[in-house]
Amino acid sequence: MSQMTNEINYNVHCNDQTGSQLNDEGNGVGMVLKKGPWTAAEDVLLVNYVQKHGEGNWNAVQKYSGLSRCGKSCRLRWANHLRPNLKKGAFTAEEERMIAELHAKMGNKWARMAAHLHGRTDNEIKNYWNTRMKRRQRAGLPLYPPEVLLQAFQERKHGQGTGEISNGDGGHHDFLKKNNYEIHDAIFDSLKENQGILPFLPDLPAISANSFLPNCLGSPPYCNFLPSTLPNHDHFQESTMSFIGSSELNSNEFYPFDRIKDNNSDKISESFGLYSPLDRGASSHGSICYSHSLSNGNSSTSKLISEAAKSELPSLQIPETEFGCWGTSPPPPLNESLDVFIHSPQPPNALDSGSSPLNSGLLDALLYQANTLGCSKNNSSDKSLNSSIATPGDRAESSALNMYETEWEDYADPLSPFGATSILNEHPVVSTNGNSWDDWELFQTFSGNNERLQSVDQVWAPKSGNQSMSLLNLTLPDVLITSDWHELYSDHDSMNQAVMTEASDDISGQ
DNA sequence: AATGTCGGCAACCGCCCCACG
DNA sequence: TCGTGGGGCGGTTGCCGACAT
Repeated sequence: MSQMTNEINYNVHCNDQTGSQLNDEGNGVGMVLKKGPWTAAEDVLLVNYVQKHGEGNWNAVQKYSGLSRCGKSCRLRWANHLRPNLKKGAFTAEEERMIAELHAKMGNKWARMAAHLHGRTDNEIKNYWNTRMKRRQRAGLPLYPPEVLLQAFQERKHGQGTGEISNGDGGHHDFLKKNNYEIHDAIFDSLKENQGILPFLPDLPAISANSFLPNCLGSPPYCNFLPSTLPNHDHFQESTMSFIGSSELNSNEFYPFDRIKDNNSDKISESFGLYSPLDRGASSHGSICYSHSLSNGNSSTSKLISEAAKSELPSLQIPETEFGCWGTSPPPPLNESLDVFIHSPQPPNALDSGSSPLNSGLLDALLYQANTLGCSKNNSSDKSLNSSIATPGDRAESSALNMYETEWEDYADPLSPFGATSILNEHPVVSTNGNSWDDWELFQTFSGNNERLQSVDQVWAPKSGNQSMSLLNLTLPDVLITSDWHELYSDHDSMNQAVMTEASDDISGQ
């Protein structure tokens, strides 16, 4: 920045309490304190002061160093720019990953996050996160890197592999413990508290997503759609949402938030801090994280959800739900995005079942949706769904991490060939299906096996035009709906259906 | 070349907590 | 117990450069 050359002097009083205190203590009442960018000379004065007197007692800086800065300003300048061992420059991939994990864990606790990132300041992390968040919001991408999600899977699987069944108390907290991170308990506590309020909050989960994802995503059909390398977990999320939603859209029996706006709706929305008109648009854009962020325009996870009028709900902090057929009620449309999942109260019959995937978050939504499809195909699909863990999924998980690290950001990068922004900008769409170009791009890019998909497509061709169109609306990127892409890739829906069906088959087969 | 827009970042602001007298 | 000082923290603002038009 050009602070060294910029000699702006605001010449205003430091109007916080420290400044006023300083005025009394230091150079006298009415001392005019400088604001604005620091000059090199000021830096030298501050450094000299700290070298002589050490850190702390910042209000004395003015007194002993001659700086016309309030103590707080001096402290910030020292902490953020002058103190030794500060690491400057761009964040490394590892740092970015840590930030994401830490943010998933603790929300906007920048200082605490900085404690985990040696040489980085809270301000730096905060700025990074905010800009990154905005960038990803624009791109319609989730805030959290896929490896964080993947880590969740692995943690959950590990727990399950040892006979542990995720439950409401522990299941959601486990996945970051590998790094000594822990999902903010308050998030889940709040959700629990809201169980009596929110009709769609289930008894906390009895089955881990882990039991499903490795199977489904590792299965051959998913190796196509979500290849074993899973090069982009953003896509993983969004694509998941896409093909999940595809299975049910044709039913026209989903339950958008504003359609089931019962007495609890307001409370629900308030609870999640999502009561914003923006959410509709955000939801329509197809990313839960994106939507969450948009809900307040400036995300904050530092608050409890229950009080989070300003809060962002990290995607990872969405509770897992019970995994099962969940009655016979038509599921809500996943294409409404996870925001709707969070927003939407249950349809009445779903409420009767006592649990719902609506609040389950992405993974559980996937679980639910796939299983629902499985139920539709096979009414006896109440088999145990967590009885085994498929090794293909393991492969997918292990191999994915390496690739995500770089490709995730590349994909998120609007300038990237995989970036969504440029495409979306080029093809402004009015979509209500919550899908993005990313889904299709991912599919096209990483499936790498169109032949196989084609064969699957042949097997699971849409049964009706309506279904086909519905599926298309859900599964194709928005751009396809409003452009010639539609024709070009109009069979994508059937592929998705095939994938989804295979997923349910896998589940049922377990 | 001029202008507008956007992103990144430093700095500020206001609130809060804690220690101490 | 209360007031005050010191400091920390999260949110916000505003500047500047890069880029697009």
